[in-house]
Amino acid sequence: MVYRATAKMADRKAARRRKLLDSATRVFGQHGYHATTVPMIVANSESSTGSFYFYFRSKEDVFAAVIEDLGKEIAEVLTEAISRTATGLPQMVAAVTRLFLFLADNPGKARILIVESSGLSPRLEHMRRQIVASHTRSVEQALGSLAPLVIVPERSVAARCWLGAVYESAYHWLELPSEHRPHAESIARAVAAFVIRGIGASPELVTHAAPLMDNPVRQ
Amino acid sequence: MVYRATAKMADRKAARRRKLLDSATRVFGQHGYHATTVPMIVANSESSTGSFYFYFRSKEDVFAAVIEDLGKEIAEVLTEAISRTATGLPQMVAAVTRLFLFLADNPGKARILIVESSGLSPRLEHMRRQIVASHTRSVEQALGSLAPLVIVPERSVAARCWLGAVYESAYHWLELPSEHRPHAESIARAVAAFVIRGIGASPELVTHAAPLMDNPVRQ
Amino acid sequence: MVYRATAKMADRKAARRRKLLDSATRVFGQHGYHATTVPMIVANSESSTGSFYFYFRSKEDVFAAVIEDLGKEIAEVLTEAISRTATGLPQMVAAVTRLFLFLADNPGKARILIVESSGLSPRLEHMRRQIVASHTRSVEQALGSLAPLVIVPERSVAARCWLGAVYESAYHWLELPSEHRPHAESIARAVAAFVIRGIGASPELVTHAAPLMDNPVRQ
Amino acid sequence: MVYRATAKMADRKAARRRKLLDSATRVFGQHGYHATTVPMIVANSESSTGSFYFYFRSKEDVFAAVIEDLGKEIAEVLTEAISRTATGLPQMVAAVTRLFLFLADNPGKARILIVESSGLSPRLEHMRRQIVASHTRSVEQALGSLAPLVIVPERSVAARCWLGAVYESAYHWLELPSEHRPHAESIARAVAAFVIRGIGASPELVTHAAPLMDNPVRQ
DNA sequence: GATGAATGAGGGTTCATTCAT
DNA sequence: CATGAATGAACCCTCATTCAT
Repeated sequence: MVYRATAKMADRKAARRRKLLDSATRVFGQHGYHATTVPMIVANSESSTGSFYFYFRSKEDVFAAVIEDLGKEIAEVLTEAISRTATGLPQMVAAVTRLFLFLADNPGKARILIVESSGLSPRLEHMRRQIVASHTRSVEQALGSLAPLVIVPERSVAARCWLGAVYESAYHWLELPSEHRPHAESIARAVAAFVIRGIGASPELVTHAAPLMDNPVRQ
Repeated sequence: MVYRATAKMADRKAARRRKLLDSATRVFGQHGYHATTVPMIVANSESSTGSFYFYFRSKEDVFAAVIEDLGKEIAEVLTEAISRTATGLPQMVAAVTRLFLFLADNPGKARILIVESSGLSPRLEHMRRQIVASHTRSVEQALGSLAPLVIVPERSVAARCWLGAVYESAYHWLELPSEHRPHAESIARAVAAFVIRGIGASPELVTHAAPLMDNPVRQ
Repeated sequence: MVYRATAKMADRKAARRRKLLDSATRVFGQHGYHATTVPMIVANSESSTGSFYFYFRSKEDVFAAVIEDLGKEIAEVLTEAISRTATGLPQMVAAVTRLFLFLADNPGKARILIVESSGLSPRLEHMRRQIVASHTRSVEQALGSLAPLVIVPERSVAARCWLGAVYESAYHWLELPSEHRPHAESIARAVAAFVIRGIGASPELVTHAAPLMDNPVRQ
Repeated sequence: MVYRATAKMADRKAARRRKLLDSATRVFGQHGYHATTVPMIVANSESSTGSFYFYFRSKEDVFAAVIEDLGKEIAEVLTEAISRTATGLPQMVAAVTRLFLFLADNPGKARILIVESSGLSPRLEHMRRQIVASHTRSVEQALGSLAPLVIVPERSVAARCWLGAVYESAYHWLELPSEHRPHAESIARAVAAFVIRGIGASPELVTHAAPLMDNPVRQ
């Protein structure tokens, strides 16, 4: 029988890759980069070691793919949140809120983004930087577009502080034992207020225009 | 004749432990927890594997000691910076600035505190949390003492954002290739301005009373 | 095409496990538990450290497997020897003789059974006890079945003495430099005579019915 | 001050050696040769590693000393037991009983003699052989002196069986959880009966002349 | 393409022994 | 002589990666 690459096969390949990638995301998120082994990833994906190395060059390689994936997902989530909201400050608030809630709803992914992808190889370090950098750029642009309503001095530092505040708050929230956690929304609102003030605007101006609770899209 | 432990010997013990601990701090800071091996630590300390395990129960154990040490050091540094400054907002600024500069001056320690001590064993996780928590508490108290001049809503969240902003800014600054780095002081000032605004105060009020450059104590 | 595990592969797995197990038996028998290293076992089996740990959880684990194997082997040997012999005293004699000869012919296995598997972990200790206990039980039953021809008082103690006599005699015989060793058969016969008398019977009654030399099955 | 070796110092030296030796006996008996470390021995003897290596060349060396000591102790115990008893069979019984009871009363020493000193270095193996051999010789001589009352064929084999029966019985008795142990005396009597029959004599002849319970010297 | 057995370099840790004080 | 800190060889085990089937 002559071997012929069919579209069906390509689908199956994609599906298998996907399954491995999802499993990797799950396991990395739960155990961290170093504590997860290739067999662990494989065991959660109805596949085999051999297949794993067919679809990914190495363990580091999957992790890179996981991060890239995560970067895209977050970008989509943020885009979607922003697109529903009026331009300007309300968008900033929507973005903060949505990012916080996304992290709160996806502890594994939060962990991957915030702690696990640091301190690894230069390549992975770079990938993480890319994601964070793209977030930063978005925030910077948004800050720019606020003019002349609000003039943010030191935009890039402000953007960095913006992200740091959200990440640290989210990470801390996730560290709390679940029975002691306040509502994610209330924290998200407080963080948003902090960063809004941080860029020199007033949270009071925002809430009227776009109540924070307008974006409670929980997965 | 009965043997008697001399003070001199105790000193030597302490000195050797110190040497190992410093070496560990150095190597952990440079390579991260997982990439550093016990032989690497030993090689940097004119000692031997056996001695290492005489002074520390395990690799994890040294790391814990390193973190604890670091926690104390930062606490001292902050205390010292605060003690030179007038109460209230100026102290907040001094603390932000000093912490940022400390991290900027000690890349290895920054890395240990910010990224390397996350995602390890529960025990180490706990230790890191302790340090960060103690910083948070200090900030919270400081925020409390600002009343009635400034009333900070959601103090604990604000404190968390405060730290996140500083950590992320410092970590990013360190990630930059050194030839592209702005002056650490200028970033520190900008971060301070952000968090001061974040808690609802005005940076302009501060700088007159206590110019940021009053604390340029670089190691 | 879906992969299917073939019978051939299963065979290969079994064969490799066997090879490792045999090598382990050999090396443990020669050097004892503590003096044998995993690399030693591996070197004698055309395999690798990795494979070793694929088939066995730990060094202790192989040793357990070795003991278990040995237990089965001895049980088979004894069963076989007994099955060729008339019921009653002759079977007792056959058992003693066969066990002694087995130990004399397999110094390594004798050493493992008699001295090496004592004083190790509780788990291994237990395994050894199981084997010895099963031998003891067999002897006890045999002693019971002698009634009313011979009534053995204190059967369990007698069984224990029975085994002790055989083990010690065999171990001592093996300790002798090979040029000074009497024929194994003659010692076996003398030991049999001792234990037959020990249980209150007369060796003379036996030899006529079933001459000891009927079971000279040497490996 | 001129250094002068006084008798008092020699005493102290001897005492310290004794203390180390006793501690070693205790620890070896409890944990076995391989599981005991020099620090463990030292910790139980109010001494130090340095002193240990002053009095003994090596770990193996103490073990040898321990065995030697034990050999002497057992010899004394047996001599004492025999000396209280009438010549002939009663002495045999007394010896069996006393040895069994000694082992039952000193689990650590039993373990050292029976299991721990096998499978070690040739040197230690030899020392153990010496002890067992001396016991064997005693038994052999005793067996010889029974003539013409009892003629024991294969005296050396009989002696070996004699010891094997006692050792195995004692070891098994010690392995039993203490709440399931029969009285040591009753087992000792049964073992004695077995070996007396084993050498071709009748236990009934003995008990009248020298009841077993005449030697209940428990430590 | 899929499978999972096979590989071996490398890591953490122990402990008998030495030696400066 | 006593002390206990210092040494380093050696061992068990893990796991990323390869490759024969």
